[in-house]
Amino acid sequence: MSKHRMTKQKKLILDIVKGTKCHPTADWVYQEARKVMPKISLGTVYRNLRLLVEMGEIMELNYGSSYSRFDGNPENHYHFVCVKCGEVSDIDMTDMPALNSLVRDQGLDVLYHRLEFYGYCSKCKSE
Amino acid sequence: MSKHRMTKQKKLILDIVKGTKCHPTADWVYQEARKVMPKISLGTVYRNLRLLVEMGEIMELNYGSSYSRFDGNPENHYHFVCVKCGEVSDIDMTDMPALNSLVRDQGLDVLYHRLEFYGYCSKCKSE
DNA sequence: ATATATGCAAACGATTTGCCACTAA
DNA sequence: TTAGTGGCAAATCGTTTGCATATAT
Repeated sequence: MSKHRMTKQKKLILDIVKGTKCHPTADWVYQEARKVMPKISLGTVYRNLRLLVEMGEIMELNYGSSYSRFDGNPENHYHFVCVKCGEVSDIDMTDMPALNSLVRDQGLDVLYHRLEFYGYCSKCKSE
Repeated sequence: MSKHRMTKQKKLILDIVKGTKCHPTADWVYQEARKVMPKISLGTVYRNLRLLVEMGEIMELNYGSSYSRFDGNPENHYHFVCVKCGEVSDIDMTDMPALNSLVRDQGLDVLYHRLEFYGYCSKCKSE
């Protein structure tokens, strides 16, 4: 078990991800971080995002696009993804563990599930 | 609207994806295709997989890993993903359109949803 | 003191694309 | 005939990594 150091960089990255509801990409986090710490490197951002995911502090989302998004809320919850602009937002729906039970009944060893809804966000809908 | 030609290559790729339950990666399709048509190129495989997705003949899946998988069944259905070996399999559960209604009630324009269960497949569980 | 993290740049792997020859319609 | 497609290789893009230096503990 390796020890984690809470460096300035890691703290900043954690604060940025926890401090937004926009489910940011690694590059968005990088741009935000540079506003505070101009010499921070993209590699450091990626390294720390990965560490923070492993530490269970944040969550990584892979919804269709070729890049990952990150979520400051590590608890399992559901998302809405806009098929036009790619924006990801939280959905006000409580976790449904009963879904896991349905699959366990089929003999599969289920740990968790992911549920995402796709459609047009309010902004893209009105365009 | 461009016209699609049903070339030997496209037909072969379609048959390969429709003919397996393994939710293959592009490279797996490429290796299979080469057994029949040794000079087929990887670019052609990628191009046709994309065309077939756009035509609604097959479906693209992005579950966590850094590469896509493809599914010969384009109808919305649910999957199980092994967190250890990455294998993807179908789940015997009918589509639940009622879930979309729950989200529509929140004012979002939902087209469809995706539901994936994660856990250990029977092979990895017994290791 | 020293193991872990940083910045930088090069490397990586999956996927896409430009080009010219080929072929399905 | 001709617009769409194939093969090939180079390019792209998000992400990872090697290395020498810096820093948290």
